[in-house]
Amino acid sequence: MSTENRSANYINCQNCGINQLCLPYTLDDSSLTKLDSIIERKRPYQRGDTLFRAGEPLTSLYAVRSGSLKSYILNDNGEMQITAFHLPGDLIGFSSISDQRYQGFSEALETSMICEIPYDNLELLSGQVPTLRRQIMRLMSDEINADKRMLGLVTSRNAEARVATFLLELSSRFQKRGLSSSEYRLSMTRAEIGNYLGLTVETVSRLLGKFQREHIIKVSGRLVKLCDINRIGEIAGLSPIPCQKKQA
Amino acid sequence: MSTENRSANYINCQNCGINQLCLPYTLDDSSLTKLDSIIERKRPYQRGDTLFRAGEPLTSLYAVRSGSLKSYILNDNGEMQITAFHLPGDLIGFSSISDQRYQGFSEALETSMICEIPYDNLELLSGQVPTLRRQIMRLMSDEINADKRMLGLVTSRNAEARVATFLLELSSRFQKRGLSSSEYRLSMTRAEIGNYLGLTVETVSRLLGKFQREHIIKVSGRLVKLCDINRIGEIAGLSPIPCQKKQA
DNA sequence: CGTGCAATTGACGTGGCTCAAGTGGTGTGG
DNA sequence: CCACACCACTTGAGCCACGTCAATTGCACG
Repeated sequence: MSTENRSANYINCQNCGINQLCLPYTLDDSSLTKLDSIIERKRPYQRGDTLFRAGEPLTSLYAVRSGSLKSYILNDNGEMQITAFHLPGDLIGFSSISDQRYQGFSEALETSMICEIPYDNLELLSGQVPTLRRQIMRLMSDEINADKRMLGLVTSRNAEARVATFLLELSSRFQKRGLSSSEYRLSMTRAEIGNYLGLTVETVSRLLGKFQREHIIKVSGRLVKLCDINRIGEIAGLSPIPCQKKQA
Repeated sequence: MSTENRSANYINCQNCGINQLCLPYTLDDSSLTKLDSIIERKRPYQRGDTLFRAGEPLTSLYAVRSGSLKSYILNDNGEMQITAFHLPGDLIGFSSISDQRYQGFSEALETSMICEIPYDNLELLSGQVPTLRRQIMRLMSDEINADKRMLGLVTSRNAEARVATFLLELSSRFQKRGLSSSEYRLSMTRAEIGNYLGLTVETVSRLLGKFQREHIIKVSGRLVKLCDINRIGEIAGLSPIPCQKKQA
């Protein structure tokens, strides 16, 4: 079978719709072929399937091709703390590079296609391909940034602002992936949203209800429609309740 | 002047007491010399001096040689959100690699010696020295981890647990640097601790007072002595108030 | 010795958690 | 096709940890 056929019929990086959000970004053809050759793709993960569990030796990083996942850690009390929701193009596992063991868990929220990137091979290849090395650093840097922003959100904004920010962030992430930024389906439960934002299910539910009553959004189960994005931005930004003023 | 004299009389990586916490870790002599040669060391930074400000183009990463700093971002309301306190050996600036601009501010909390590592040179060198590249990735991975743990702390633990965890974390970081883990000086104000932990000054002050009244610690201004580390661990871990039970 | 910021302490208010009851939607087995 | 079980989600009532506001003390520096 010719390579043309391969790229037409098989799942690979070359024909992946979100490759510019992922590792392949900035890679030339020959480097991309090399990267693609080390990536393994297995059958889809189903809701509840885990990519890895805390403590297991780091074998691979994972890239989301389709679907969505949550990553979480367990604290000393054994409670789950969700640290991220992953969408197509996201890379998973950077936090485990340091001590070569997975630091937490990663679990599919729905049926998902996952690209598995054996870490040793990636590490080797990144020594040969500077653009790949730089892209890995960029993605790690992005994750650090996202975590810091998240930290700012939960330490200094009230519940309304957190939920509004969450809706906006999903909106912008869907937009980057060529999907609607004003109407989307949540693959996570209210409880998972609350856990992620440091709120209870009840609070999340009440606020979505409130936003709906104020005609800012429309919710129907897992489906969300953002009707007044500007208003959501205001709520996310300048919190309406004079907001705890930490020093300027 | 011989190289022996150089290493005896000048500040460099070879004679740096905390080089195994920093970039040099695992580097052989010749690589270490190369790294050292690109590093610039200027006069000490004084309390309040900033290494960089948000928006400026990324020129260097910074390593703390002595002293301490805070990094912070400003949210949409212009409020400061402290994202990290830095001690000797820490590297600063990873979050800025992604878009080649500093994402926040970094400011000395006291007189501090800082090693400046021009980013372009570091990037080049990391292409030639695999051990350096791997150490950079390890340090970035560590930072991601620290941020996730911090996220777990502020989203799901009460004020007591946060302050206790903060005291313990400082303790372990001082220990790694060969300093006392049971008695140390805070270089940050109560307000800065509160900002970092998502609490008000008053709450931090009250809890330090409470811990002291319970003979768990002894505070005298910026000086802290941990008297009952086990107890602090209990408070940091299993929170005494049944603690918001997110799902297990 | 005065100026100014850091820290403490008290009184009070409230946002969001807890507990509890009810609704809705979905899959399974009879 | 219905009955039932099981979740996810919603909604209400009450309470408390922590934020807000305000006054005071302590300490460093010129």
